[in-house]
Amino acid sequence: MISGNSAAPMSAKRQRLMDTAWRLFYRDGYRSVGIDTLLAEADLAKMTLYNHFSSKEELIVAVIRKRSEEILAGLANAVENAGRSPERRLLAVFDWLKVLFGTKDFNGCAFIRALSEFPDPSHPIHRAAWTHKQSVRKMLVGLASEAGAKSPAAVADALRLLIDGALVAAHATGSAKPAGVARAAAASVLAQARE
Amino acid sequence: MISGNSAAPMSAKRQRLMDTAWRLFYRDGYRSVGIDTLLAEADLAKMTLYNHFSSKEELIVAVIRKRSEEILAGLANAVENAGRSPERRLLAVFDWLKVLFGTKDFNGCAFIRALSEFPDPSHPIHRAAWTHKQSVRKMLVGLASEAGAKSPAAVADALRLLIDGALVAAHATGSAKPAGVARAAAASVLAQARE
DNA sequence: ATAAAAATAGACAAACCTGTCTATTTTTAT
DNA sequence: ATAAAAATAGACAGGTTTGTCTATTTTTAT
Repeated sequence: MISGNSAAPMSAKRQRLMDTAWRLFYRDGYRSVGIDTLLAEADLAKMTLYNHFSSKEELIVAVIRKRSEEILAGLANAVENAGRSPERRLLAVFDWLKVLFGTKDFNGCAFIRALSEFPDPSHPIHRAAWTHKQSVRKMLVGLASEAGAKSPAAVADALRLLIDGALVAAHATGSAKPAGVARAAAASVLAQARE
Repeated sequence: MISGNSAAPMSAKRQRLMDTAWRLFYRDGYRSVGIDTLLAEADLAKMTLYNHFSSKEELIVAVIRKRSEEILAGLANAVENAGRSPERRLLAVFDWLKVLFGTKDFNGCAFIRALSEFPDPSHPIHRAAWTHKQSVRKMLVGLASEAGAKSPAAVADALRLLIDGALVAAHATGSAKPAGVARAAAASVLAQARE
């Protein structure tokens, strides 16, 4: 029984396969990690992979979609816990970023890295990664709207640039500082967008 | 005669090798392009590559450094032609970005893509790409300083986030719009940094 | 307990990868 | 014109890659 949809419960083996795939792909890169390495690490047989996914590419897409759900849930949770002030709720995104950057296994943005490793925009993996960025944008539009921005879409676009830029900078520097930089710039952008 | 330094004149073969390498790496990815493909496309023999570079990795580093010089020169030129107003000179960076995004071969930021494909910060290719980003930052600090920012370094950091974010967004959307978004946000950031 | 489904090890194919080596030819400099 | 340097084709080694196939065993559901 190959359950494709993310809502369905996952078998233990499938779970372990995806967890290991995520860990290795995120650490070393999607192309860099071969399925033999992956399966040895997960202690699974090759056919277990190919019974659940028709190709490595499909596995990568599944891993990206799963990670996207986790990120969006974490983000929504951070906003929720930020209180009622719309500005604070919006800026909570950047506080959440700072925590992410401080994680010991932080290794850049899995989605930007997927866009980079599969630069062709029509590639399924590229598209899956971009879909995530679009979901984040949707959330940002909502937050900007609540915060009273004149053009929530424009603010959301600007915030996304700051977020992606911070992700790149934090990856290359290994520092959490870019989160603070982005937060301050976001506050500037928001201030200007309200007057 | 293996001339390593970038100032030395390049032989025609070496030139063609690096040009082809740049074109294919940028189009399809560093890992994705094999040296056999590359040499066939450049119509060069294998030993020509290995007489000039000790490995594919070294070739990639050379290509990245060369591209960095081109980008920095283009950027400096754009700033130069922007007139004498410090604010205009700073924002010229974003106008230059818009032109870059409109290029028909634009395929994202070669440096961000290198950081992504070689995520280990100690990897020579990762470092070469990051060095470029640091050079851009240096230029931004100068521009922010001229523009009267209270903390030029902080402004430069913020601008770099906008630039890198715009590069990612332009790659994934195939649109030049992110340049305008970044430009507007940069103006906001600069305005706040002067009062 | 029994039948169906899932997972196993391991061989295998066919292609690809980087880098080395050799023997020959072409180019460059004097 | 001659000697030195550079580039050539092509074979080669030793890995790696994704994906298929088979025959056996384990797990799950009824």
